[in-house]
Amino acid sequence: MSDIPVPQQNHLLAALSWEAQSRLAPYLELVSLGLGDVVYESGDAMRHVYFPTDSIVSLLYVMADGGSAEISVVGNEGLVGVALYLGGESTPSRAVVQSAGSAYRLPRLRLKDEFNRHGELLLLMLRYTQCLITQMAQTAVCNRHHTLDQQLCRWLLLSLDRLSSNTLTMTQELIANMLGVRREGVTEAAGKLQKLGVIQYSRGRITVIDRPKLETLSCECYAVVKAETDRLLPYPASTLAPLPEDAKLAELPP
Amino acid sequence: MSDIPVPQQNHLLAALSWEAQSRLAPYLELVSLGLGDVVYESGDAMRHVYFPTDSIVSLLYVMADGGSAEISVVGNEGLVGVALYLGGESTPSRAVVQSAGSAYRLPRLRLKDEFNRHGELLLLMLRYTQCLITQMAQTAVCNRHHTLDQQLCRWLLLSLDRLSSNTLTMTQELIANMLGVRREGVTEAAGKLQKLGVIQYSRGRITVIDRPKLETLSCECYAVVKAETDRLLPYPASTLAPLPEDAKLAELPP
DNA sequence: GCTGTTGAGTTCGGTGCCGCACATAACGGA
DNA sequence: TCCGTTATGTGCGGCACCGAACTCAACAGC
Repeated sequence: MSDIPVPQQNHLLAALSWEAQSRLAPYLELVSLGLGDVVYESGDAMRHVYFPTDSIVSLLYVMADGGSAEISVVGNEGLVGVALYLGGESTPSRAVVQSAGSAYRLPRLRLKDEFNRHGELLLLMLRYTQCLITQMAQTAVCNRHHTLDQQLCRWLLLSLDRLSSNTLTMTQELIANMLGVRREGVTEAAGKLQKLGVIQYSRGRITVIDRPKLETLSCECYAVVKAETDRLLPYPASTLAPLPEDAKLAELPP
Repeated sequence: MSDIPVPQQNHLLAALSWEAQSRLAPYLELVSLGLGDVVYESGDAMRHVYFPTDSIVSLLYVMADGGSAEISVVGNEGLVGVALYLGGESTPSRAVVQSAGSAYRLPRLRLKDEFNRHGELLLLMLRYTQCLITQMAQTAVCNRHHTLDQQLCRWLLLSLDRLSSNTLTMTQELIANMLGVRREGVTEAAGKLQKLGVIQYSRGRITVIDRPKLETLSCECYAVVKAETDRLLPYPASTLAPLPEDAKLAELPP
């Protein structure tokens, strides 16, 4: 946390070859992201992709009536701004800093340059895109089927995985906005977790005490997302390891 | 419907240049998809990407307890099997045929060939991926905030957009599985729509009578997905038109 | 025409979350 | 030290949806 940030704290950047890293290095700009900062607004043309190091960014959809729901969460395992290389340039969602920290950002045109080389970064970004898709799918499932208590556990675990500490600075009000529920609902769910000795919080400071228990209390959604992320983007990664299936399937007739 | 299928019924294939189309044509295999067929199972290595012509395929997540929820729906505007080019080879979800019909499929290795050319098909597929992401995000939002009545409207509209007729063959039981709700809930919501003269159904046959009204009854989620699809994948498309932002942003300093 | 099956409609108690209106508690600046 | 602000706790009526157990109606096969 107190270390000077380096690009390699981001798992995607870290997985690049030395050549690719040094090619990008001159264009990576370190930026500081404060809690609540809007990295990009719904519908805005993006100018950079962001590679968080120790920050967490939430992708949030805000409805016409002001209600909101978190679509997915991005930390040092990923990047913010997939629309830039997917071709849309913007998205209907907003990216909000959920936990203050740093990120490296790369200008849109530099990204396209690297993208056009059709190299490692492209493959990494695409794999990450699939992780993101999995997370979003699971969010949809979770919103449909699981209780607020379970969802809070999932959410805490996802956040925890993206931090180097076990304390998150986050009011219940903000969590409620992310989960798209009432603040009082979070109060109640968090109260239960506190009583169980799983977490401990006070005025916007939540400390996770018993992580294993948190995992048992969570729904399967967390595990699904975690498993898929580990499968697609193992870290530390020896550059970009091929998936087991790659070898197997390459032997099939064309 | 009674016409002989051609690849161009799929919007992605139709948007390709003549060169790309003829390069792919020899490898496109026409397959027939029956209601309920599983195109691929959760975790299975995929062997083909599918380009539906007049069929509809639902991406469904099935939970450990057997409960399910639809993540997104794919018709002739898209393709089934994004994991093949995103690099994951498989996904934690299942693809089920929601409306019988045809699709063209392309073997995995041929897709990679075309992908490696870094040509139109890649760009198209990526844009489609963003549409898919938008749809999944909106599903998550909808599951959180909107009533079953609204969700049914959204679902009917999404299905309708992918059909050439205004009648869908679909029992309430199946719709319930897709939406991840009880069958009785669908009965009630559908009953209301019937009373309002918006739809008319009997034993697995739903006819939409008043589409405009259906749109007003739906939540904003449908419109968001529709707008994003139209923006990213206009159809009929003159190959792949650049987005308005492309021109604007290209003038920015690197 | 009879019968089994499948799709749709109905009822009823239960519950998880909402909306609202508060009460309390910690902290931070003047 | 006081006071406004921000964060959290509580209580209550309401509603959407659930789970389960049915009935009713249409159709398909024999």
